[in-house]
Formats: sequence, structure tokens, C-alpha cells
Amino acid sequence: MNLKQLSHILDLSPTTVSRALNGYPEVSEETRLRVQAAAAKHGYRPNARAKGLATGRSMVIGHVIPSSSRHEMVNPIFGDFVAGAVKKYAEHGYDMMFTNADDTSIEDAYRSLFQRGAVDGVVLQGPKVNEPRIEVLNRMQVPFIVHGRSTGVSVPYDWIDVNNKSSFLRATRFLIDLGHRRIALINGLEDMDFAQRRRDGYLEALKQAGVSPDPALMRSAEMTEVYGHHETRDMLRLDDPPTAILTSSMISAIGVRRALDEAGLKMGRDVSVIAHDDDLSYLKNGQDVPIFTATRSSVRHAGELAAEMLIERIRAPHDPVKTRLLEAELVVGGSTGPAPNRF
Amino acid sequence: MNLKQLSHILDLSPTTVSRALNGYPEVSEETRLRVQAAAAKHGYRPNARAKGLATGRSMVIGHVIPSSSRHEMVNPIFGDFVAGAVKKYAEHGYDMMFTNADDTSIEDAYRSLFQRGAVDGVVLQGPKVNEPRIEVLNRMQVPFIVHGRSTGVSVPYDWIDVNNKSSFLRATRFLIDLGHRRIALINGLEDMDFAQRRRDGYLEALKQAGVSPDPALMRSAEMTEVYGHHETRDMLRLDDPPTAILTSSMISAIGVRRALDEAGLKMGRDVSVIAHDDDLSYLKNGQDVPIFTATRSSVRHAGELAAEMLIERIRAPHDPVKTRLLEAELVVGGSTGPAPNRF
DNA sequence: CTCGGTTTTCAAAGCGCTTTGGATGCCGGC
DNA sequence: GCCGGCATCCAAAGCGCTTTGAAAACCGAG
Repeated sequence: MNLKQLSHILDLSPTTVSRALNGYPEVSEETRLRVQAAAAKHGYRPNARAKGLATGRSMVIGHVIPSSSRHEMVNPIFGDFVAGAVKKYAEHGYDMMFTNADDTSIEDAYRSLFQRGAVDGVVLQGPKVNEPRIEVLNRMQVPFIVHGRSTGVSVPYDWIDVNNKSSFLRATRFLIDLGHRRIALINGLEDMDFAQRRRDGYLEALKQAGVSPDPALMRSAEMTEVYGHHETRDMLRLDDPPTAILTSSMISAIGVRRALDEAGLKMGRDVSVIAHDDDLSYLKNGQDVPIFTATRSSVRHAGELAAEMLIERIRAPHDPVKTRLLEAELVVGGSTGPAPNRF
Repeated sequence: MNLKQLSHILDLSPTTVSRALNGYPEVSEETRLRVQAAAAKHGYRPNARAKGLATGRSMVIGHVIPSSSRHEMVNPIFGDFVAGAVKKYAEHGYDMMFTNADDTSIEDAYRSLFQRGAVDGVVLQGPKVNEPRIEVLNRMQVPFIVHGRSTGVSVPYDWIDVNNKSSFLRATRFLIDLGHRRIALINGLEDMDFAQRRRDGYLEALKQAGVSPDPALMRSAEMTEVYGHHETRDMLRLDDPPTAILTSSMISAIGVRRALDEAGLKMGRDVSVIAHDDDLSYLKNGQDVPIFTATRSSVRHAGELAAEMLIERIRAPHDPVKTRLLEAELVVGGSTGPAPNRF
């Protein structure tokens, strides 16, 4: 069933039917109702491709999944962010499209997505330091939003981010206040912008307290469970092991916990742990009492906000740049306690 | 840059340029090269909407995300499945599209996706028992594949699934062979087809061993960490607590482990645990030695296979129905051991 | 040279929608 | 009785591509 057929049934012109369905004023209320009834009855759905071709808009927003962020992995954070975004997209009549691209052609992927006219805007996830994609998108004039920021990029761009530096500064200070001095940081991949900011916060807190950082206590890699376990086990074998561990994700915090268990150490008593908690639906930080002391910020909520900001940008391409900085909340759970007395 | 402009630059007709780029034989090799060079030079990308309108194909495959599978949650399994699928889509020139739908309008969402011409086929994830969407899709004549199966659906359909029943039968038998009799099952949502099949396998193994099932040991809900923790803690308070626990996901297994730790019980010695492991990228079941004894089947691999099967179906809509049953592997880790002597 | 058969190219129609620029009919005011 | 203004409706063009049917160019055989 297409427009032509429907208009023929109604004995109206395609013009009128189109206008009736799209809410234009130059059609009488009576015919509008008649048209809507017929459309519903025959299950008419305007062809998205034809509509897109005629309007120049696709009502689709694109995301690019790097086929391998190192080891062909998919971050579970991704799922919650996307769930938040897609919900808002739906509210505004947008669909969401994914393209896959290997790391080398990731810029190409964005370019093709937009220049083919497949999408009206794109979301850039997981920016690195000096992220080259930002300038590419900027030059292409495609509406986009960055989830995160990128140190070193000079062009202006819309972004939404959590205050990584201040939240890790605060978490580190919290541990210092508890008397900890040997504080480890199990961070994300080094070239990720968020990882650097978190490290900056961590280092600044140490500096303010006059504690000199120990490279042996600073680790970075993709934040899996196995990674959290491995690094923790490794650091516990040091002559002067950490009494507290700061980790960039709940998933690796679970690995940290496992390593502590294996070593017969009690979390919160022998070793304190603070995690960054993205408030994932399937991995809540406990029910009423938090399992981990954590810096918490819902990535799902970030997804919703990102979607809204992008849709605004699509509507008003020449508005001034918009940015949004979310503050993470510090929730105190049972995984932290005073530094153990080592004498 | 569009076809018309490009053809004008080349002093050729749009017809010829189109044919040159799409590999038709009725164009001389010389002009083909000339066209390809010019296209590359000017960064020409055929407009996807126009192409789709002309060809009747959109080269997009649709997935529907229920906006709330109960509590607005997003399963991390989703991420890995999608990553597998999108990779194969890309290899065949397809993009992936997501639409969001609340539980009531989920059929509508599929219908609209396809009838609008937005996608060439769809993937149905997380089928329930007597899944109504299958018949809807079947009636609509849309190419689709089901990840999982649906007991009670009579129409034929393509599916790919893991052998849930036999793998849980095997896991349960493994526990029985270790001397366990009080075996708990922490399962997924009751109306999900996979959950029923797993329960069937579990029950059959008990029956074969002459153990009568205890309803107090059978739990079902959405498989979060908190859920695994909650149910385990609850069951440990029973007069006759379980000596072994079977759980439907690694995530809830982590919760199980946490509850055991809190109760001062050692996993594998005091209580045995077997999990179903979807081999998630970010939540590997240990490195060399598995953390949990588990029934393992890569959901990412399932995503790849599903994508291939769907693309075949799109190409040959009238081929006989294709199905694929994957066998889960039983990997033995440190989480299981002989039933403790309770005398 | 001519002619049938290839090879190569092209003009035009069509995909299903929106939108511009009328056309039509109806109203009250002069 | 005529006319401007308003409310409705419509024909046709156009979005950027593919594809059909036909024309042009070229070829070697006769």
C-alpha cells in the first residue's frame, strides 16, 4: 500500500493525503479524519526511503562500532548508553543505525555514513586524546556529539561528559583521608581521554597530600574482569603492596575483589577499593547498601542527554556549541575503611 | 556530489556512470577505470536513500530493543551478539538499525520497520514461549531469524540456538555425579523460552537420578548480579540449603559468589556453582583456568552465524527453513567439587 | 562499400514521497 | 453583480538513483 494507491481509494490527490497525514493546515478537518482512518485501516506506512529522498532527511542517527577496540571487545557500557539514547531517538522519531569499522577506517565509516545520506547526525563514542575523528566530522559539517571529550582538539564541538578528574580526585582524597598512602590506580586504556583525566585527578590528590606517585601502582588496559584480577594479584606481590585500589570500572572491580579473595584479604578491612560505577542495569552496585564505595554516574542517563543534545544540534546546526559536564556522585559502601596498621 | 554532477564532469550519461560503478559488463574497461578514478577523486558516494528507492532494497537489517524488558534493562549479552552480527553485516554491505519499542507495541515496531521499507530483514531476540511475534513476522513475509526458539509456535521459521536443555542436563548430572542432591537453579525470566528449556534439562537430570525437585530451590528473574546475590542469600537460610547452584548467567554467578563469600562459604568446597557462560568479551570466565565450572557457548559467534543465515534468507526467500543448534561446551573450573559431607 | 552483429553509450521512465505554484469553489462586502 | 480573500484541493516537478529499450559507434565479413 503506497500513497498513490491510498489516495486513489480515497478519491483524493496524493498531495492532499500527504498533507493530511503530516498535519499541514491546508486540509479540512473532515478530510483529515477520513484520511487518517483509511491509512489506519489499510495499514499504510509511508516509505522511509522515498520520504527521506524527498525531504533530504533520513531520520536516522548513526553510531560506529570499532570492530576491534584492541581485542575485538564490546564494552557493556555501550549497551546502557545506547539504551538511553535509542529511547530518546524514538521519542523524536529517529531510528538508530550502527556501522562497523575496523580501527584504520573508522573515519571513513563516519564519512560514508553521512555522505551517503544514511544518517542525519552521528554520535562519537570513546574519544581518545587528540581524537582525529572530531576534526573530520567538524570539517564534514555533519551534526555530531561526543560522549566524552578530547584533550588537544582545538575545534569547538558539542560534548557530554562526566567530570572524571574531579571525581577521581575526590575518591583519591577520600582514601587519603582514611589514612591510605599506597593507593593503586587500575585505569582504562592509556590513550583514552577519560583515562587520562582520571589519572590527572588521582595524581593531583596525591600531590596535594604530599604523596609521591609510584609507577608500579598505576596500570592501564581495557577494563575487563580478568584485567582487574590480574593487575591486583600482581600488585599484591610487591614488597610494598597497595592498601587501597582505585579502579575505572565495576567490571574490573569484580576482578579486583576476586584477587583479594584468593589472597585471603578482606575488602574494606585489608584493602580498600573504590570503583567507578556507570550504574549499569545488569550490574548494579548492590541494592540498598552499595557493594563498592564508588564514583557513580549513570551512563544510560548520559545516553539520553546525548541524544537530546544531538537532536537539538540537527535542528539548529548553527547554534553555538553546547557542552554538558555531569558530576559523579561519591557513594560510600563497604569496600573502604581505614588504612590497616602495618606495624 | 551526486551522480548527475559526476557524470557531467566525465562527459558521460548517468546511466553509464552508474553501470561502471556497479560492475555491469556493458561498459568498456577503459571508461570504467576513468569513472572509478573520478568517483574516488571527488569522494562520490551514491545516496543510500535514492539507491534504496530505485532498487527496492535498503541494505539494512533491523533489530528491536524492548525499551523495558521489565525494568528498563539492557542485557550485556546484547552487546556481544550485536558485535558479532554487525561484523558480518558489514562484510556483506549491510548496516544495522535499531528501533526502540515498549513491550506492548513491539510487534508494531517490527511491522513498521519492515513495511516502511527501512530494513530488508529483522532479527528477533529473546523469544518467549509461544512468542507471538514469530507469527506476525511470518505473516508479513519479512525475512527474519530468531536467536533462540519458541516452544508452541507452529509456523516454520529460521532459528539459531544453543542446546539449552542438553547443556543444563549435563551440568546437573555433573553435580549429581559429584554427590550433590540439593541443587538449586537460578534461572532467567520464567516466560523466556531458553529458561524453560534449561529448567527442563535440570529437571530431567534430577529425575534420572531419582532426586525429587524442590520448588524452593528454583528461582527465576532477570539475570542481574543483584538477583544472583539475593536468591543465594535467601536459599542459604533454608533449613536444608543447597550444596550446589546452577545459574543461567555469569553475571548472576558473580552475585552468587558474593553471597557465598558473605556467608563465609568457600565456592567449590562448601557450595558448588555452575554458570552458563556466554563468553562475553568483557567478562571472560578467567584466563587459563576457568573461574567457574560452566556451560560455555559464545554469543558473539551466535551473532555472526545469525547474521549469515539471515542474509542467506534475504537472498533466497523461498528456500526451505534453516535451523542451527549449537552445543555448549562444559568447562570445568574451580567452582565445583564433591558434595560436602554433612554428618 | 555495405551490412549484420557487437560493443558501448544514452534518453527517459520509474521508485514513493514532498512541495511549489496554481486552480477551484465559496464567502461576504462593495 | 463583481471582486478580493480565504479555504481546499490538485497537477506536476523534483529528490538521486537504477534500469529498460533504443540509438550510436565500431567491427570484420561479404
